[in-house]
Amino acid sequence: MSETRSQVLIVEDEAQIRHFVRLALEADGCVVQEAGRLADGLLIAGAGAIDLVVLDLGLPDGDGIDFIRAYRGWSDGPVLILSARTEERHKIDALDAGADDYLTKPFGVGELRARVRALMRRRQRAGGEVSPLLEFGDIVVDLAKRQVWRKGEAVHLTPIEYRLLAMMVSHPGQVLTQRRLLAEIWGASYIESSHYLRVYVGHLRQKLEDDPAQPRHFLTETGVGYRFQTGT
Amino acid sequence: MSETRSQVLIVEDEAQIRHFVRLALEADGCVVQEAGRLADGLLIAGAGAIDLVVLDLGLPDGDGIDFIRAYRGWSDGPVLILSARTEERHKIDALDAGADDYLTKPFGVGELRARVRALMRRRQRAGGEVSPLLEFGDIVVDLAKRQVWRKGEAVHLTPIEYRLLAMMVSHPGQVLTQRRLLAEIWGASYIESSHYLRVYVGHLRQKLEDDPAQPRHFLTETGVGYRFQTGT
DNA sequence: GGAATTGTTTACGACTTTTTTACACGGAAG
DNA sequence: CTTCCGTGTAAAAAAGTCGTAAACAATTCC
Repeated sequence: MSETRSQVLIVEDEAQIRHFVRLALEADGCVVQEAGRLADGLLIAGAGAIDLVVLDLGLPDGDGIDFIRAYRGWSDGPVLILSARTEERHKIDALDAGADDYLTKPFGVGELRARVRALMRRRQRAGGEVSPLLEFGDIVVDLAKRQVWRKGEAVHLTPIEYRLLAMMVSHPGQVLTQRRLLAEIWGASYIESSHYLRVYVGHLRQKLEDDPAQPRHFLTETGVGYRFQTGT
Repeated sequence: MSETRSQVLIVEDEAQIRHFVRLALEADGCVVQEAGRLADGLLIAGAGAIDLVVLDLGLPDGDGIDFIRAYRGWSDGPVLILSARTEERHKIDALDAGADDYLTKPFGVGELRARVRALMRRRQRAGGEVSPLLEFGDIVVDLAKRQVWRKGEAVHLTPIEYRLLAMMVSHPGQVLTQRRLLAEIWGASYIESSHYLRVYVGHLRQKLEDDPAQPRHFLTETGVGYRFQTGT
C-alpha cells in the first residue's frame, strides 16, 4: 500500500456489517466500495479495478458460489468469503470454486484485517513476478490494470465489453459457449438472449480487429459460441 | 497437479497429527515430508523443492513465528498455520509475520485439504493450462478447446460434424452402431434415418482423410455402423 | 438539468447449417 | 445378367443463425 491504495469491494446485504467491514479496511488504507446484491457486485467488479473482493455467501438474490465462478471468468484477484455458515461442506465448496479464504461470522475485526493484509501481500508479490501483459498480435491486454491497447493506442471499452474481452483472452483458443458467456456476464437468467453476444462481439471486433468483417481473433463457431484466436 | 506432484512440508511435534495431515494431503496427490522440530523443519525447507509448508505454532523448541520470518527470508512459498491457539492476537501475529492462512485445532480434514488446494491453485495460476491432445496420424483433436487440426491446419467443423467426430474418437477402434450414433447425435426418434450418417461421415472424410474415397480412419462396417481406426 | 455514455431492443439482409432429394456405384443373391 | 440393398457423393431447398445499423431507454457525468 505504498502509492496506490488498494480497492476493495464488499458484497454483503446487511448494511451494518458492510459499514463495519468498511471501517476496518479503511483503517488499513483501503478504498472501499459496497454492493448489497450479487448483481450490483458483479457490475462494480467488472467496471472498476478491484484488488480484492469480500463476499458474503448468504445473499438474497443468488448464490455466492455463482459470483465466485463468474468473477473467476475474468479475474484472478483474491476473494475472501464471509459467511454465517460454519459447516465444512460450505467452506470446501467455496474454496474449490475459487475463493482464497473463508471466515465465519462472528469474526474479529483484527483477524479480518490480518487476513486481508495477507491476501494483499501475496497478490503484490505475484504481480511482481509475472508480467500481466497479454499480447495477441496488435492487441495488448493488462488484466490487472483493466487496460487495452491496439497498435500502441489505448482502446476504451465499456464494462460489458471489457468483461467479454477478459473472459475470452483468459481462455485463448477455446470455444466459449454462448450459454456460458451469457451466464457469466449477464447472469443465469440470460442464457437464451444470444443476441446480446452478437451485439457485443460486434463491438469488440469493431474496436480491436483490423477488418471487423473478417475477424482474425474473435471467431464465430456458428451454433456453439465464440473462440478467441491468439495467433496472427 | 498435472505432472510434478506438489511437495509439502509438515512441521508439527505430535506424531499423530503429522500422520493425520500426511494422509489427508497424500489423498490429493501431494508428496509429504515431516519434521517434528522447528530446526529440522528449517533444514528441510532450506534444501529447497518445498511448495507449501504446514506449520504448527506450538512447538517445544521455539516460536513458530520465528520460523515464518526465517522462511520468508528466502522463500515466498505459501505457509498454512495449524494451531491450538484460538485467540485473535495469535492469528494476527502469524498472518502479519508472513503466513497465508491460519486454521485452529480441531479442524476438519476436508477444510484443510480445500485450503491447501486454494493456496496451491493461486501458486500455479501463472503457468498456462495445457489441455490433452488426441492424435491420430495427421489428425489432432483437442476436446477441451473444441478444436481439430489436420496436418497442422485448423479444420472447421459444424456442430453435428464435431459431435460425430467426438463420439468416434472417444471410442477408438470400436464399432459404433448406426442406431447408437443416431440416437446420441440426433435423438432417439432418428434411429432409422441412417442416411444422415452417410452424409455426415462423408463430410468428415472429405475434411479429414487424405483420400476420402479410400478412408483410413473412418471405416464403414456394412450393415452395422462405423469404426474409427486410430492407426496411421 | 442537460449532454454524453452505456445498455437494451428491434429489424432485416447475408450467411451457415441442416435436411431433403436425386442419382451413381458395387457387391450379393437369385 | 439382372435385381436388390446398402452405400457414397453432390447439390437443391429449408431452416436456422449471425452481423450490423439504428432507435430507444437507462444511466452516468458535468
